[in-house]
Amino acid sequence: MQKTELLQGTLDMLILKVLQRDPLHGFAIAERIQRLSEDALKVGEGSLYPALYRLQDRGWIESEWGQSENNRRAKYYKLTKVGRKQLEVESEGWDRLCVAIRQVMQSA
Amino acid sequence: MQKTELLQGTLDMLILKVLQRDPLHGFAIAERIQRLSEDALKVGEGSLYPALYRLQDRGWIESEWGQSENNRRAKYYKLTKVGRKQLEVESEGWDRLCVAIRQVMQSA
DNA sequence: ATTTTATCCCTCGACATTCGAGGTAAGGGA
DNA sequence: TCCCTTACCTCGAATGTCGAGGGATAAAAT
Repeated sequence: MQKTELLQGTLDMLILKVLQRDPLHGFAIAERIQRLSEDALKVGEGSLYPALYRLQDRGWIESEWGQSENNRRAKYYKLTKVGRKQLEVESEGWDRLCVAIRQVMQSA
Repeated sequence: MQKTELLQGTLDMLILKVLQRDPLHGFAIAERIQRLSEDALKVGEGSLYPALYRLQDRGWIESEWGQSENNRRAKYYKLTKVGRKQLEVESEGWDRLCVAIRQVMQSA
């Protein structure tokens, strides 16, 4: 019995979104999603890192080793040009899905 | 390479919803979801039937054999009392998730 | 000086769910 | 008779999430 916090598929979109402004390292990505959602969304590391590799494999993000604010080694991710495009695609897909589900859920 | 039409987890909620008014047989459930969403959501039979068993196992729906409008044998499903409660739970969960995701996606 | 805590990375196996492709059966029309 | 449609069901592959692990190092506490 396992409750899925995140709906499958939305994590990729969320990651792309929080990278839209500046590059972030993995840990910070999870923190930011959690903070922006006011703790409604918690991204476990077991979901996060696989997702980051997935996105990188697909060419939507790039990574580079650097130094974190706390002086630790950290891998910084940033959106690629294709990634920006993909963010739009996913965002629109999400909107369409929400509309579709609302149509069903609000059918009298 | 497989595009997930439905987000994982939403199918249960949608099924419960379309059963809210009247009992329906499986085939009709899929049709109604598709129609209400204006073809945005397509429920394949490979997703539908496992979901129906799942919901029945959890005590959210009950089934009974009957006769379809087209004079064929069909299994009619209807919501249980617990199922009605569950529909509320899932509906609220979905709303909360939408809010949370919107907070992230609309962060400037 | 040593221990603890916090940050940051990663991997693994278990699990749930979706999906496409298959298979069965029976009604109704050509 | 043959085929189309309706309606049921099952299977294996693929995907993604999760919790529980493990490792390394910086900073803080003891």
